[in-house]
Amino acid sequence: MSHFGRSGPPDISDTYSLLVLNITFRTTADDLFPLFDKYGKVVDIFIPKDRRTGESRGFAFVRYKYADEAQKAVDRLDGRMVDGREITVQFAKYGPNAERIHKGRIIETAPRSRYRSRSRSPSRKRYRDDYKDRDYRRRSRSRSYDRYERDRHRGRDKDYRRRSRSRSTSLDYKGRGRGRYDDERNSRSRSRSVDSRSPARRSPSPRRSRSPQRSGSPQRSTSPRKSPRGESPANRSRDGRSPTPRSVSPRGRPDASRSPSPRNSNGDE
DNA sequence: GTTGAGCGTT
Repeated sequence: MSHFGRSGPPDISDTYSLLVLNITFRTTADDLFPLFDKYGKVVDIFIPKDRRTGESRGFAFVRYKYADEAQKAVDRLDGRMVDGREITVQFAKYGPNAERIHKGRIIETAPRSRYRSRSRSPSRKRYRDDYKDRDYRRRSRSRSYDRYERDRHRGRDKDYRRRSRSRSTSLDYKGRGRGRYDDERNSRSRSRSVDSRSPARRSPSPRRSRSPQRSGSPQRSTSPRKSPRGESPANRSRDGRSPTPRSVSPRGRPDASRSPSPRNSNGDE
């Protein structure tokens, strides 16, 4: 999958994981490898992906063999422009080998003068065991649900993700997640209901149904060039092309929506 | 064709 050739975590012995944030959703492990491998021995790169869509989640885990090389990669690659976005490289906190980072004292290895305090934990060594009780278990679950919900209502409310953590467990992502698949899968069984409501929600005038033109073509009654500023090119093209809009069918099934076949529609019903 | 806080897999 997103590995170099293995199915699971290769060998987390004496390895140090880095968390790479803010990468593009199109960036793959192969794209990050040459970047990180230049600063040390990269053992593995893993990019978590969405369970449903399989798309990248926007961050990756780069596993180094040595701590000093990992730290060097953080210094060199943190803030680097990758695929048009500035990535954020930091040590993984909640990973399976988070303890190893402590043993290696990576944090203290390079107290370099990095004024990027945006992703630095000065004294994180004390919370070695806290990462489990704090967010680890909740996060691994809530965060996933958050994403699932956010993908549907994306862009509607930015603050929505903050408060959704509390109630996210109440929702079942399987029901919602597979819902879209069920629509496509059972579309033939539900073709009647789908076709009947599809044109209504796709068309800007649901009640008018497929009668956008009031009475006659306005283009014919009024001069099209009368508009001083080019009223709207889209308007002319819409009315000018065909007074009767093309089939309002959402997909390639125009027959089902406007002219229901006796055998098809009745058969499903 | 989409978005942008965050922490991981057979």
